Amino acid sequence: MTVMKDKIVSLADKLIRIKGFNAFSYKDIADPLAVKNAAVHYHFPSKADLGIAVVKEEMDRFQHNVQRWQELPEDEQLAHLFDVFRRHCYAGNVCLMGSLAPDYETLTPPMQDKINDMAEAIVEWVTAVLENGRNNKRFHFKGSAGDRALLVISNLQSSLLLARVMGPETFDRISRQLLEDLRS
Amino acid sequence: MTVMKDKIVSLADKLIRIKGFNAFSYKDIADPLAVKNAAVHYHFPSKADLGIAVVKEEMDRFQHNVQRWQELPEDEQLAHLFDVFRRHCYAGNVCLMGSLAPDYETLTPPMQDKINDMAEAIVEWVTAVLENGRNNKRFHFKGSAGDRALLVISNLQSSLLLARVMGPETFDRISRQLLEDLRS
DNA sequence: TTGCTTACTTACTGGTAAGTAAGTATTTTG
DNA sequence: CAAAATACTTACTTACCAGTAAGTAAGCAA
Repeated sequence: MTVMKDKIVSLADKLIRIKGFNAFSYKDIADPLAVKNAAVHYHFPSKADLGIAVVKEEMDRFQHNVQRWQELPEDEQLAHLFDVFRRHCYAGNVCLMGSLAPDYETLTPPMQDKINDMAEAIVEWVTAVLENGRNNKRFHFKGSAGDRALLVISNLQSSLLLARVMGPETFDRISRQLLEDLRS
Repeated sequence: MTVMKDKIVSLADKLIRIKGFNAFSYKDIADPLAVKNAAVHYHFPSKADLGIAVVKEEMDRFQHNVQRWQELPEDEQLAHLFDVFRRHCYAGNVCLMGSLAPDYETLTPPMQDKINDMAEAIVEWVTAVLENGRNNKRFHFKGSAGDRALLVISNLQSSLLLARVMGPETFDRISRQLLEDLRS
């Protein structure tokens, strides 16, 4: 990825999180980077191409983090994930999934597929962490690890949404409770 | 509210839940109702006016439901709320808050205020139900009722979002777990 | 040095968005 | 029955959007 291409994807990521996919335009990207909208189209012919690149970058970041954390105890791994979301919260961002899911029906099938992949990857990882953590007695919960993982992800996601409306402390109140539930 | 006005609000509600606020247009409303876009502007001069009316109608519906349920035991009251969301889920809708929160920064201040009011009303009601339910031994949970209410709402909200991406059974898996956690 | 590629710009298109001004038919009211 | 309000339509504006065609400057490659 060239420098410009990377700048475009980063800015698009930010715009999706702040305004939503359908609410930002190529101009919103071109102007701050001091290029013309055609330059953005040169790198990403359609808006869907750009959207897919943003999701791909997010997945790469996630995979990279997961790898860095893999030697840690499961509760710390999960805490790191919470921290990623926490930082987004205090930066005024919502998570990619939280922003793209409401617009899901307006997106092209390739982009929908990419979002599915991302959801699957996160669910898979959280499920494994919870499962292993329960085996190691670091987590305690009823039901299947998969169901519990959905609950955790669901909370991370929408606590960012609620935080936007009700203030960032909302995120802390929800996530504190969620982690405590898993400990006892 | 006249018949046409009501039809417009209902359709706008549906469009917000399916496509998002920034992705639907006055044409999307005018065409199915067989009127011109100017007719929609006659009833709701700006899109923000329409958005506010949609939120207001949702709040009225909520207040009406709450009143109908008020004599029921707290666990049944909560179950009814879950059922409202469940029906939305299987209709392919996300909840209003879940759809509007990602777009929050692009909305006019009066609309943001209205969304705040809605969030507050729901949190207040769920908090009271959980608090009373715990006193009546119908619910068992640690921490404050307010924090637990945020957790419940957060889950209802984003399980609808996740369900859109991962299928409607996702909603059932999350909500079943959430209700079981409150019972024991 | 000629030719090809990269990374753009310039200038435009067709389409759609929200919103408005002026007119009209129908109903309501004094 | 006349005036006024209601509920629109017609016809339009301004603005912006995603996307494209054609051109260009700079670098590298044979």
